[in-house]
Amino acid sequence: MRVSAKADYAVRAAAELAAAKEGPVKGERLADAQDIPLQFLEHILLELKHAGIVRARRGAKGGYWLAKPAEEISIADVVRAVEGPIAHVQSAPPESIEYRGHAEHLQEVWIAVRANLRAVLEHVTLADLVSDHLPAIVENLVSQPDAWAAR
Amino acid sequence: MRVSAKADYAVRAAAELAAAKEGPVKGERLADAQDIPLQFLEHILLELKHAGIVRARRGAKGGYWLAKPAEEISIADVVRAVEGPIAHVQSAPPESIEYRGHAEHLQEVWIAVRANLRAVLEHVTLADLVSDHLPAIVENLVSQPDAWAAR
DNA sequence: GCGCACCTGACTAAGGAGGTCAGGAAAGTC
DNA sequence: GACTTTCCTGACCTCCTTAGTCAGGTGCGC
Repeated sequence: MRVSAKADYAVRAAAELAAAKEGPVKGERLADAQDIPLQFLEHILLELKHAGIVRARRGAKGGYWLAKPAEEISIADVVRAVEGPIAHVQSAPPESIEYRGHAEHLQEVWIAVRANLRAVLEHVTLADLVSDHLPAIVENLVSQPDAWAAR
Repeated sequence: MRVSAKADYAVRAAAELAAAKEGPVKGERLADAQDIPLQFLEHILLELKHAGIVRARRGAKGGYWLAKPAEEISIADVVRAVEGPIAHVQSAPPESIEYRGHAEHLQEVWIAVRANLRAVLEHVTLADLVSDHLPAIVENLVSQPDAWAAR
């Protein structure tokens, strides 16, 4: 139930790309802006490229840019590109698991967990992230002081 | 963003304990009922005991039982006992992370993710799990066909 | 054709996941 | 008091993932 450094880096780099309106941005600038080891970031950007989220050009004046408008890329897209499916249980999707005995209803719980994860990750786009206005669902959740409490 | 085998096992074993109304249940019975390797399960039960979720007695007629009423133990309690804090980013709690540049609002997104995870995991108790009636929040999420779609 | 910047595979060190093995220590039974 | 039962605990093991680094290859623009 944790977010890896890779996923965090990927989203942060994507956010920088979403904010950069002028032409390709080189890896080094992304790495500097977000304090990410350059060589590691390049591997991540390659995965984002293979997933169709980012495009790139080499050489002088080269760099990376988003393959689609930032409004059409959700954080879930970025996370899935580098981490694979969200909310798997024992490396299997929750809808494919069969529980026995008194754990029978556990499947529904994991399905609900995934649905609630998606409710946030699929509705926040890169455009939202770099604007000053996150979607209402996030604002609501964040405005409850309880959400900020460690536990 | 995945649930480990250990956490899944822990919840399943706890569900069996919640359902068993008569005295201590031995590890072997839990392992059989839920198809969990016995020796691995014993380590997990030990962790649950250290976390104060389960109690145990050795010897003939020994076994495990819940330390508190099943209504007072949430799935989050069980998961945290074996996996540690829920929804950490890069091994740190989201409220302690500082983001720079255009990723500034990412913190709020992770906070919202955690809040939504908690909304499910902290509200489903072991008593709910073994009954035929999960809390309304779960029922609502599960009733949307979209929640069952792979992605 | 030269440099720039991305592209790619190989490698590594540390740690976690998912167990197994062997024995010790308490609780009950005869 | 011996014996059985069951939990308790540490050590160990294999495989995989995480979070990187290194070294070179490849295409692009000038």
